[in-house]
Amino acid sequence: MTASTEAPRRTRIQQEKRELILEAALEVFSANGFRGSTIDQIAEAAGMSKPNLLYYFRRKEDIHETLMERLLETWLAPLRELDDIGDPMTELRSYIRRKLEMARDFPRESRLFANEILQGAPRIMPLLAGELKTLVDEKASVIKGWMRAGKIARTDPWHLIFSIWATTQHYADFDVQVRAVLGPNRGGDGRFEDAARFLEQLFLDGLKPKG
Amino acid sequence: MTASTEAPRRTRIQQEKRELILEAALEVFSANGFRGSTIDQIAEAAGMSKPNLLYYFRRKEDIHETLMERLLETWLAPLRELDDIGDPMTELRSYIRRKLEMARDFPRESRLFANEILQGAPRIMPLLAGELKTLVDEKASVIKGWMRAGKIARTDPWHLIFSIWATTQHYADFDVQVRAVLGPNRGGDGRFEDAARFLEQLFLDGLKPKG
DNA sequence: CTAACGTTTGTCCAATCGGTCAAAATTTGC
DNA sequence: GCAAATTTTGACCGATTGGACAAACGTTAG
Repeated sequence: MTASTEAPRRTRIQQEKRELILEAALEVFSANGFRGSTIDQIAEAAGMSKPNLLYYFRRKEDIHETLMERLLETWLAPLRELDDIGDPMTELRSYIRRKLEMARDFPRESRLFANEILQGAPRIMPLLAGELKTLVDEKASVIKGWMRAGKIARTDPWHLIFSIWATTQHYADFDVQVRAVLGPNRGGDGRFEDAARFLEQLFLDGLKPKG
Repeated sequence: MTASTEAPRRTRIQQEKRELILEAALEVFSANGFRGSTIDQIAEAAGMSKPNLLYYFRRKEDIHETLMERLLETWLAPLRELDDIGDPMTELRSYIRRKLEMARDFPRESRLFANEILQGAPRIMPLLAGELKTLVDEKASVIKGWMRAGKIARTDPWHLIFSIWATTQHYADFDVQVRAVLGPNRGGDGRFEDAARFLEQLFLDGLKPKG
C-alpha cells in the first residue's frame, strides 16, 4: 500500500472537529462558491476561530477538495444502483425518483457540485473524464440493452442520463427561481411531489395527447 | 417621464467603451461568478486600466447590474414568442429548439444567469417574482388551453416549462461535464444536434416503447 | 504530579481587493 | 488653433483576504 492511500492517524477530537468544519464548509461553499467564501465565514459557521480551523485543514483548498471527494461518491450512488435486473421502465422511474429526492434532501451538495462545474470544473476535471465517464458509459450500455430488447424506446442513452440529471438537479440548483415562479401557493413543500408526478409522465409518455 | 427612465447622454467613446467593458465583464463574470471576478480582470480583458474602467462604471456592481438587465430580456425572448396561434406541438418543439440554440450560441449568458440563481439571486430576486413569474403564468395559461383542447397531454404547465429550461440550459451550464462524459468523439460539435434529436423525442413520446 | 502531546488563541503579515484622486493626455466644439 | 471638456493614467488608500507563528491552554499517560 502506498503512503498516499493510508488514512492519517487522527484523534477523536480531530475527527469530530473535521466533520464540524466540513459541514460548515458545505453550507458556506454551496451558498457563495469557492472564491466567494472566506475561511472566516466557515470558521464562524463551525463555531471556532480561523487559526483553529487552519489547524485541522491547512489550506482553504484542502477543505474544498475533501468535500468534493466525499460528495462525488454519494452523488453518483443512485446511478450506480441503476441495475440490469429489474424491469427497465421501473428502474428508470426509481432512478429519477431517487435523484429528485436527493435534490430535495441534499440541495447544498447539488449546488456545490453545480458551482464547481459552472466554473469549468478546475478541481475535478480528471474525475469527470475518468471515473464519471466510465460509469456513465457502463450504464449507457445497460440502457442500450433495454432498447435492443424493446423494453424502452430507442434513443440516445447518454443524453437520456443528462436529461435526468438536468431536470432533477434543477429543483436544487434553481430552487430560488422555481419557488419565485410558482409563488407562495404552489411553491411550498408540495412542489417536489408535483415535480415527481410531472417528470414521471414526461419520461414515460412525453407530451403527445393520448388516443 | 421620470428622471430614472431617461437614458443618460453619452459620447461616442462612452458608448463604445461601455460595450467593450460589458463584453469583457460577461466573459469574466460567467467564468468566475460575481465575487470570484475582479475589476482588474475585467479591465485587462477589456484592454484598459482599472481606473479607466471605473470611469465608465463607477462600481463593480453597476457592471453586473447592467449586464443582468440586458441579459434577462434576450433570455426570455424565446418564451415570449411562444404563441397561441400555431400548432401547439409545433410551438413547443420550436421553443425547445430555440432554447437549445441559445445554450449553444450564448453559453456565457446562460452561465452568468445560472451563477446568479445559484447564489440565491440576490440581485434579481424582484425580477423573478415579478416580471418572470407574470410571463410564466401567462404562458402556462396558454399551455393549459392546449391541454383543455386535447392538443397536448394534460400535465403541469409550470413544471413543463422548468423541464425545458433545465434540459436545454444544461448544455451550456454543464458543458464541461457533458463534453467530458461524451468524450472526444461524441462530445464535438455534433453534440447539440444529438441533444436536439433526443429532446424532441423525449418531449414528444417519452420513453415508452412503441406498439 | 508532571512531562509530553494535542488544541486554541491573539497577533501579525503580505497580497489582493474595490475604489479615490489629482494630474496628464487626448478629443471636441468653436 | 485654442480653450473647454473628456478620457486616461499612476499613485495611493483602507479593508479584507489567506495564511504563519509562537505562546498559552488543555489533556492524558505514566
